[in-house]
Amino acid sequence: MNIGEASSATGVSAKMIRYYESIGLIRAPLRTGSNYRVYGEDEVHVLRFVKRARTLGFSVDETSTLLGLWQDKSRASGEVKDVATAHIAALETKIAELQGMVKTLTHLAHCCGGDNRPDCPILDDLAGEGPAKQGH
Amino acid sequence: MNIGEASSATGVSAKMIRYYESIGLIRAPLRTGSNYRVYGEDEVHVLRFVKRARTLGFSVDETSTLLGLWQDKSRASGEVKDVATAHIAALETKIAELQGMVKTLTHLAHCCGGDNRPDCPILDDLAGEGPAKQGH
DNA sequence: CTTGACCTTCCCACCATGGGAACCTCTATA
DNA sequence: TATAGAGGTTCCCATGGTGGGAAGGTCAAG
Repeated sequence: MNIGEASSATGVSAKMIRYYESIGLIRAPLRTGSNYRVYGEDEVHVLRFVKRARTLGFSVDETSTLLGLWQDKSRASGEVKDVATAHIAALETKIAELQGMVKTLTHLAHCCGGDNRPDCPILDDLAGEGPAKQGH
Repeated sequence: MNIGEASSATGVSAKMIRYYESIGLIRAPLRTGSNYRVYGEDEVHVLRFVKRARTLGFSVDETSTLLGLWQDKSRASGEVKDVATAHIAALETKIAELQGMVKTLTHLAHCCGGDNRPDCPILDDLAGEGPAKQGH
């Protein structure tokens, strides 16, 4: 299987497959006589694992850890749960942060007429002149 | 006012102030005879505006737009509201995405014993072997 | 045999930020 | 007044993932 075929079989671009190989996330595959990378089912399986982990927001580093645990038959599932739990916490922190932004902006947009008058509470707030309380 | 004083007056690092100048987000200030940047109240005001916009998650590009609108006395507040509204929508999309990840991971972590047995539904799911439905 | 699709490596760009080197300038103190 | 140290200047490099593209080799179909 070519890198292009492996790419469409996994949804990981050829560019990224080479990149993952270059940083050591995945192992270098065999090559044909003409230096083409050759992938088999195992490699595709690994790539799908990586794809899924990345889609779930794990960093490449975390993905690497998970991949190691996946391939370690003797791993304790507690280790995996720890990685997942830490990741959930990080996601929730990020979500709370974004929600705070949305809250502030929604409040401001609500106060902003949005018409053609030049008075704008959003800009006033950004400029630190407005009476709007941000509370954080 | 030195760049360092401007930095502590606004919370924008000296490094970033120079960067914002280099990309044209803010204007180049006057210099002393010894080539030090000199900032006044106006510049500090602009930097605070930028800081606040960045804190609210606006990209530098969006910040630039808002800054232009702020400095344009004849702008319509509707334009500002549009930028803010689009930004809120983008934030909410991002939030929904992250919440989807949390949901999936929470479900998996809940199913994962987290003990010392090697069976792990999280890894099974990442590998695409598990019965867990992701539904997105 | 040519054409076009695909592979290879290598470099560059993004966005926003930080680190650090090498060098210059100001201020306070011995 | 000499010197130390704090802070300014420019310039380059790194991050994390990803894409774009050039230059050149390879394969398959017409």
